[in-house]
Amino acid sequence: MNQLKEALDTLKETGVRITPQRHAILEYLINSMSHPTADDIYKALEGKFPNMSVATVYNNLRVFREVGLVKELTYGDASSRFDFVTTHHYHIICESCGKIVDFHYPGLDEVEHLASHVTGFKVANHRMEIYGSCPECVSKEVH
Amino acid sequence: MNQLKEALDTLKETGVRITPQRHAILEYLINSMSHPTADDIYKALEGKFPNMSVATVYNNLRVFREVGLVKELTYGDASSRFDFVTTHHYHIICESCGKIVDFHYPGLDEVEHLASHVTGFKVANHRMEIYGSCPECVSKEVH
DNA sequence: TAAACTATTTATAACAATTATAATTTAAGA
DNA sequence: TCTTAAATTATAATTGTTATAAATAGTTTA
Repeated sequence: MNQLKEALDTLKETGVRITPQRHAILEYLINSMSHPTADDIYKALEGKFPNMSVATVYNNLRVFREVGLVKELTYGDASSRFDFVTTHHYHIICESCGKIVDFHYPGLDEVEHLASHVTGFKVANHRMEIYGSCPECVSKEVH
Repeated sequence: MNQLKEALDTLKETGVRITPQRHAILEYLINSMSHPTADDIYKALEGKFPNMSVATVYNNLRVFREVGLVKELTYGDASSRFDFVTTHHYHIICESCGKIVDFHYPGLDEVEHLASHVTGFKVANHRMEIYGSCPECVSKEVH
């Protein structure tokens, strides 16, 4: 139910200390419906933690990732974005404005199987994203 | 037939000058069956072009990408890798040693359609990769 | 062919995201 | 409360990539 509480329990179970900074970062990740960068988080929490270091944000995002609470989305040029893991979903990304929208799709098991069969790899997971233009940017293009 | 020749023709058609450096970078990309980083290319051509600049490699990879000859593969931490575009294919990546292997799969049109329908985006393209362990690394794990 | 123009390369500096380091502080169990 | 390992901070370093300006090399025009 309460995502934050569950997340904190996960941390406890894995023996990760719950510091105020970690609490705040998790809270921000859960509440922000966007997919913030490390810097977004840093800036957002500047008010509450005036002397928090950027390194803390990065360190803790790594911790959360290792524990499985957070997923790191890496796109070429720009900086990584971080996504609180709830249910399995994919992303569609607007190439004009950068907006990221979630969408659900049954996992691509078939592709994984074929790839495994053809290459002999032991498959762990996959990533997929779709690129295009969001409705707002499409309508802007047309004028 | 001859990929290099075709690529050079493409450059000619689009009015991109064919310099010795560009020729060499293309040749290297086509012949190397791996997916080299900009630095790999830079190092590989050091012998032939002792005072070529890294910027030249980056510049020309960008040119090739814009013309559609080359695809840039971006993964989080590490540096971009570059792939000479031949037929449409996907990649499976070994998480232990970083090896990248190509595999073919009919495009994921269905996913694109669903995503477009659900989100209202105009879809342009997608990316997908599979992660796992290559046969060599799997056998190493077992001992 | 020579002059003029433009694209390309080079060398270098700048930049931005991220990580490493070392000193200081703090959470959580005894 | 004390202790200790873990976390935070401040800062510096690193790394991949891009920007800049000067030098060079192709092209086009006269």
